[in-house]
Amino acid sequence: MVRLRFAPSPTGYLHVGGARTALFNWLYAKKNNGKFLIRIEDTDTERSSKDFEEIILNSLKWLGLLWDEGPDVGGDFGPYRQSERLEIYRKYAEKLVSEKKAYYAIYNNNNEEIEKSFEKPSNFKNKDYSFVIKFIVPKEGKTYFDDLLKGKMEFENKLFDDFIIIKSNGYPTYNFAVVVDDHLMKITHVFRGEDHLSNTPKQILIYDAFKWESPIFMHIPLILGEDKTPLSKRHGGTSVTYFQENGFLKDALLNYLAILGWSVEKEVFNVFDEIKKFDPSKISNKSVVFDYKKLEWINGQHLRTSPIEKIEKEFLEYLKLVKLKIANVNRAYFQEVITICREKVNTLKQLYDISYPFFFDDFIYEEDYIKKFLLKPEAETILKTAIEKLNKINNFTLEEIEKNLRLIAEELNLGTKKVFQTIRGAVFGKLVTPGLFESIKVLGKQKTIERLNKTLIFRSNYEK
RNA sequence: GCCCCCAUCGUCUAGCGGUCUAGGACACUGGCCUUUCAAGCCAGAGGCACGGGUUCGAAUCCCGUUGGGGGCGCCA
Repeated sequence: MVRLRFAPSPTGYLHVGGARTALFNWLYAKKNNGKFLIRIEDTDTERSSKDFEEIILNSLKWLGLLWDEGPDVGGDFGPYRQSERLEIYRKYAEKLVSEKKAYYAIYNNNNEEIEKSFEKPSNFKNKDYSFVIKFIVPKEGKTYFDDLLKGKMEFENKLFDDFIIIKSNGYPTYNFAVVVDDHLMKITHVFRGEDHLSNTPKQILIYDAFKWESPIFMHIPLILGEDKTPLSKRHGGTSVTYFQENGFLKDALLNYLAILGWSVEKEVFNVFDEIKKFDPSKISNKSVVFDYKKLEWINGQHLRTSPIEKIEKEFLEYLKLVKLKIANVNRAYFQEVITICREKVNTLKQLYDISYPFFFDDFIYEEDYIKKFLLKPEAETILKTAIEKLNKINNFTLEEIEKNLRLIAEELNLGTKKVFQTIRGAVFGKLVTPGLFESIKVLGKQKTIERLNKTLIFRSNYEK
């Protein structure tokens, strides 16, 4: 059975690069009916925090990349937080010392290594000294491994110095902890960022020292910003939280992250449907530039083609997350609004903006509308005629609405653009809305007329 | 400085020695549609980093150069 893990260190939000790494691990585990687990690498006592751990886990949950084992759900190979596994690392490190594959290195206060020993330095308890455990790197030979993406890799051992595996505070270093954990947790495949590529030989050396079999490695190229430097806040939002708060759909983010470096026949898809087609070796072996525009396009595709119930649910979750409220409307109305509005926008944030006048009467009239349409002399007649005509419609259907509004233009001998824009702005306050007839139908006869009247009053007051 | 990875339109990619006058997607430009803005449809512009080889033939293989990225922590 295949077992993969995502091992974030809780020192910040979940970066899209991390999300992509998690996705590939998750995808491969699911494809092979294996297990996907989360391990928290919080051995950096200075920077790690429980808050970040929670945020990262929440981001992962939001994306739907759920795990079989982890710090919150437990599992047979726990604990899943490195800070809770200190005894384990110490034990294994001491085993290496007893086999003369590692040694204690004693430091003075100037941080100079003053002594090496295979005995635990019990007589150095005083404050002027500290000690660590260092792994002994063979001075000759080469270390090899086969990377799923990079192919055969080899590194000269002499390139590496003996390195610390247990810090003076008793915590393990990254390179040591991963090896011990991945082995103990029976990890079969390690998919991680390319920034770990040159760490791998050191880890292989540790696997060898323990005579453990190493997992299969794959190093995924990094995500860059448009200027080819590593994607950072300078380029825009980089955390999953950011995209969540800016109205992106989880499926769209996952979709984009998946095709970023992974080519498929049709670009727009739901990763949950394409698990079986995932092939890690097909991932591009080249660092990629994060394209916000394309993400937004993909988001728009998902927004428009997903079942309305799904969009409804995510829209509601989004509004709650960003603490926006909408008027208390019935569900059918809510769905109708989303249905006509989503045709026009790409994100939930934009969906909120465009649908606002469907939920609230307190919208303000756009400057452009007032200037270009409302204040024109014909406006009053147009609006009055509209009220009159709409009032007479008994069966408030799309056809009837369209017929009557077109009649206004005809009777007043005005262009449809002028007439429709004047009405559009009067009813919704803005010049860009979904189709006028649909919008009015959804809003309803009463409300529409109410607003037309209100606009008329606004207009006369505006003129003073 | 040393080690490692990478190199096709602006961006993401297809391409695995002849089918490439290099295909697609986003973005861009123009057109159609049209009540606004999108969407949709049609069209267009735009690329094999450079230099050597190998070969009858190279985007595809090899070498070098250049460029970009990563690593060389008691960070992960």
